[in-house]
Amino acid sequence: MLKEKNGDVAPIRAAVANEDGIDFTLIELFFFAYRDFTSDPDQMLADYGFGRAHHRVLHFVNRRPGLTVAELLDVLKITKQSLARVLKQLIDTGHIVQLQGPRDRRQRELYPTARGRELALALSRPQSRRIHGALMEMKGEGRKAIEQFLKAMVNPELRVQIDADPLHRMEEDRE
Amino acid sequence: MLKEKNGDVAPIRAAVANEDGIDFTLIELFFFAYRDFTSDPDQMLADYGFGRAHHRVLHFVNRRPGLTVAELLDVLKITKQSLARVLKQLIDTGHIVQLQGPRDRRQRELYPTARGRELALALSRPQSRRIHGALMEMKGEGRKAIEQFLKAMVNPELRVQIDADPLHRMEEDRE
DNA sequence: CAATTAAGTCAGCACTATTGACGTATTCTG
DNA sequence: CAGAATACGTCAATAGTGCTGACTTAATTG
Repeated sequence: MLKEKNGDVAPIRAAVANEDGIDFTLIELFFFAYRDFTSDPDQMLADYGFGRAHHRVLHFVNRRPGLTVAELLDVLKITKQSLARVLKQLIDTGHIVQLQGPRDRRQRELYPTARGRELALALSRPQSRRIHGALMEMKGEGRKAIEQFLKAMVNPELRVQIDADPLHRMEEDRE
Repeated sequence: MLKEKNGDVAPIRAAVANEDGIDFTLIELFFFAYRDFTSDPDQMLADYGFGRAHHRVLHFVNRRPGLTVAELLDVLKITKQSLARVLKQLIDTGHIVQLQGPRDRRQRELYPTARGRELALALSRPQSRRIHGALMEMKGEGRKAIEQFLKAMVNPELRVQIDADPLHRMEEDRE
């Protein structure tokens, strides 16, 4: 037995093939694609002293104005403390405003201001351009296929959040 | 003029439509898809005290055994210091070994051990299963379209890294 | 031999995220 | 109506990942 106590540290010189039928190619592409997809807004955000978290908050508040804090936490899947700082900064800089909930006054409904709307659009513009360009490089009816694929990548129990068209979403989707 | 010094903080109550032709639907889906795509390995990694960065290093060392540190930095687009901590942990735990470069002895070629190979496979298994499941939900020849799309999402100047099939990549792709 | 390069390391910092605890206002329930 | 539950905000402490800049060692290159 030539094994060390910490296990066999002999180098494996062969690259992973598609062992066990694992699709390393698409896994890797998904990583690269997302890395570059987020790089454009990340650069802009740096000018504001913001990070990626600010973008996400801004995005969903623009997508679903009137969101409550609890709903936002649910969509982002982060904790209250993680959101707190980011949200406070966006409010302090006049990108988002809070209104007391009309039915339940404990709630704070979140709305973008004109400035917040503009920033959200500016951040999304290069991302949309990148997506549009990628679709152009494909043949014909690509967009539908991509939408289907991405939606199918999301955990089934979370697909209610997806809300491809917010205008068609009813209140009952949430609980 | 009713504007405050910090700008107009009037709430915008309308959800963003596809203003300026921005495809918010796909932007949002890409976010959700990637979030869930990384959630499975993230949970496993927690058992080892590792994070997502460890996974990425492990992935590329398994994909291209013999990578040097400099090449790895170039692929990951992070700094030496960011890599240092993560790489050291993977070496200390016997997942990766370093061999002195045969031509240039300053270089350290990185190889997975059996343990490192196993962990890389284990981490990628749920991701590949998710991708495979998503492709199944689409019609017929979806995989090719998805590969095309994801590749097109990557910055053109970085596509040389992509290396869809490492066995076909020649040394000249790097500099 | 001098300059450059590959790698490792140190110190300090920023951002995002975590858990747990606690306070306050409001609403719901028995 | 009193007490429980809820929505939100905040505090303290911690972790993981990333950054910049500076420095050392060893090896290669000119």
